[in-house]
Amino acid sequence: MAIEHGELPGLLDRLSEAFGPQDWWPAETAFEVLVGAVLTQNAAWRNVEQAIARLRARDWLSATAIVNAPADALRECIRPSGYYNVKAQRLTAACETWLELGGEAGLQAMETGAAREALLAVKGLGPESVDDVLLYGFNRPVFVVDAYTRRIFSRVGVVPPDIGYEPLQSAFHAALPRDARRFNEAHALIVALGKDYCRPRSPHCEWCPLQPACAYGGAGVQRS
DNA sequence: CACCAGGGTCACT
DNA sequence: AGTGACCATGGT
Repeated sequence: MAIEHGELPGLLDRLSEAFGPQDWWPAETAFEVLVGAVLTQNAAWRNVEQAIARLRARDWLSATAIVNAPADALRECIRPSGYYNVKAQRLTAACETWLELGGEAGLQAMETGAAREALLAVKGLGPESVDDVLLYGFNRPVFVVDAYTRRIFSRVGVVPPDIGYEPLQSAFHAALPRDARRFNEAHALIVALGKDYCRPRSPHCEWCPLQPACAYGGAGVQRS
């Protein structure tokens, strides 16, 4: 489907005016972005914060600490973030690859495309998790697509609701300057809108900054 | 109570 | 290539 590229910058500008600077990702290091990206898979960030705090309390916020941690203790530690059995395995696998690639310095030295492929090869790291690491951990100009992005922009009407990850990402890459700083802010703003306004059951379309451009609330559909 | 949350894998057609 | 089951906790 043809995507209305021209609308995207203006829509993002409106979110910026409405919500102000977001200053993402809530993490101190690139490695913490990796941990958060795995733990936040289909989980509320609130729960992820608990899990990360528990890892920090044990001094396990490093790749070597996690690969050396007893499996059962690691599972218990990240329990609040949900899916703790699979996420413990995914974290361990990610840390093994992280170390094989030379840690943060090793990844920093890699080309973005090569780093993306290497991280995608890890079982449990899909495109969104990997792009979180690349954009927020390593400041690479890669647009992060998530469920909020798809829901918001399909409601606006610029993309189909079942568009895949890469096609949706390509739409943003084509519509915006390839600037990591801007991509960072844009995705954070999308999350801010998705969390508080553009919800499945309670779309507060009346107060959405994308009105009246959004076809969803703008058409009078699903008013609450 | 059912539904949702900053996904991803696997086993089937 | 597409579809559905599965993973599991905490908040509303």
